[in-house]
Amino acid sequence: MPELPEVETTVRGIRSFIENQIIEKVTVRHSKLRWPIEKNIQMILKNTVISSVTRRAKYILINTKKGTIIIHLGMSGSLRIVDSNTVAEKHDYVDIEFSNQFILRFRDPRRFGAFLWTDKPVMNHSLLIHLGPEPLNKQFNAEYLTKQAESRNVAVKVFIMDSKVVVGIGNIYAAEALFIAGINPKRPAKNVSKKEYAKLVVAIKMILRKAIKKGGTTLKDFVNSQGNPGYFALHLKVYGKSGKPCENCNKKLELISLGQRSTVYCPQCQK
DNA sequence: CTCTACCCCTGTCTGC
DNA sequence: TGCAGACAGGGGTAGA
Repeated sequence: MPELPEVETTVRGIRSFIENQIIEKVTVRHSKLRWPIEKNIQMILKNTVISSVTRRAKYILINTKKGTIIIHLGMSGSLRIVDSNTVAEKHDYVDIEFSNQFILRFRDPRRFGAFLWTDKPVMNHSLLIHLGPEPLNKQFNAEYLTKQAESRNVAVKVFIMDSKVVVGIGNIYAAEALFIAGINPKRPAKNVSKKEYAKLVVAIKMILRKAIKKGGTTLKDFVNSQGNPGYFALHLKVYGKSGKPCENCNKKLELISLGQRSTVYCPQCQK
């Protein structure tokens, strides 16, 4: 499941291969993703130059003069740079072939991802316009979170996973950050103090930076990369470890469900 | 506005 | 060992 660090790693990995390159050919092998892929995408993109590759939340934005390709990796998607000899496999749904002979290949076995086109200012797109701040920006801080939480009764974990509040905090990092900050994920968001939010903000930024740094170590081999180690390279303290002893206090980690998402926490350390 | 339930899909895991 | 069924998971959306 690509989380923000994996998406950022992907952006950094593909950027140098495709920026300023001309699209020669687009192949769509399966257009039914989260939303259908634009039917004329081949025609629209042919001979178009990539001006930049950026990211907003977990959306990868491939910008051109004519418009922007918006890609979301969903939970099983990946984007890789391959050469023209690399045979497409079962779930490789889109290829963008460039004049430098490299191919940007989109794979998404579970098809929760998206591959969209817009010719309007991309930040006004309905998927992006209501998004909250990036977690690594300065505007994401304790004051902001406390203010946002004022009228919110939802569990604090659900709250920080709400993309209108802050983007890019997936299930894994939400659980990990709450553990590090010592906050019980079930608590109503409005009852968490500013002091506690300050701790949470630090934890979120720390864990995301750390994960991006780890992801970055694979950049050099991105062309041949067979997958994304991403958070697998991180030492996870609670996610996927229910029933195991807490590494702080040895008490059994508990598994609960919040907002239809599995949530692991330590009932002793997280108050 | 806030919140919950549901849906899209398939690889992996569990139980028989 | 094989098969069926349960489950996970991002995030948009309908409806309460």
